[in-house]
Amino acid sequence: MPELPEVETTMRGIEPYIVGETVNKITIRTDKLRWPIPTTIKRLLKGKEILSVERRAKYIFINTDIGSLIVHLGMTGSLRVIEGKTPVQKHEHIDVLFNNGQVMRYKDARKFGAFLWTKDNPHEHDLITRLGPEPLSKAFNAEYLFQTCRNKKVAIKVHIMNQKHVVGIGNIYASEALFKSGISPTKAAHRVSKAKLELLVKESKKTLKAAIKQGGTTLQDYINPDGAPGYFAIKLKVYGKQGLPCPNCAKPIKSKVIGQRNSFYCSGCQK
DNA sequence: CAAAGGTCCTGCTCGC
DNA sequence: TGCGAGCAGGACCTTT
Repeated sequence: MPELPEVETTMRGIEPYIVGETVNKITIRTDKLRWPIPTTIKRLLKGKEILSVERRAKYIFINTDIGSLIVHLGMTGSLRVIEGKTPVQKHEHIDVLFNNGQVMRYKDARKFGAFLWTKDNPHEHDLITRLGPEPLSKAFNAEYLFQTCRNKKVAIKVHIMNQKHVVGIGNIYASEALFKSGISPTKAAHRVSKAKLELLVKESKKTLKAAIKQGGTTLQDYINPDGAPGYFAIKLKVYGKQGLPCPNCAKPIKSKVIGQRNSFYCSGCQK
């Protein structure tokens, strides 16, 4: 479900409620998400204080002085802080109860997410070390992207969704950023000009930033049972708009499966 | 029945 | 032929 802006908002949403709090009890109601949930955290984390919260790609790190929880929301996950007595609903798999009576609750219908533990620096975890640069960092720039595209025949959309090259650009924002840059999603990565890649970098950052900014507005409701951020009401130009007129040229928006993901584009504006 | 916003893993193909 | 890299497809799971 969530793309990077939703993960960033989730991180910012839970941070003020859990940093400085002490874990009272952890309840786990399912064996596994993408991977088994380590039951050792029940014992390890009891009485431990949350020191900080970080985001890397779409992973959230919840740090203590003995290690870190590594949380991924998959496609349908959410993480929110609510009153500990709030009744548990379907698909709410994990509760981290704090001494102040509030609980951080993890929900994930499709169980594509992850809830892991590492006693080491989470940035050095196997899942993390191979990730490409953050899309909003300076490391993600035209020159860098151009280098990663060299000799790559895969579709540019598949390329930018590959976390090895850059993290956090999901299916929706990939379609949107390519539209705004005038690049056909099916074009082979090595055939996209450097100038176009520069535009793509710029538009990707712009789109993500705008979404994060919007996400901030949901924070005030965060502690409410229904306050978990859903998919932001960003004005999408092409995603999910097949058949509707292109906002630029009025030609109907097309949809096509590229790399097993549905993709949306305008054949008039994107070359 | 297909598809849904993610991403790891397996196994194939290609080029050296 | 053997090997690694790169890539496509399958897999995970539930809801609509």
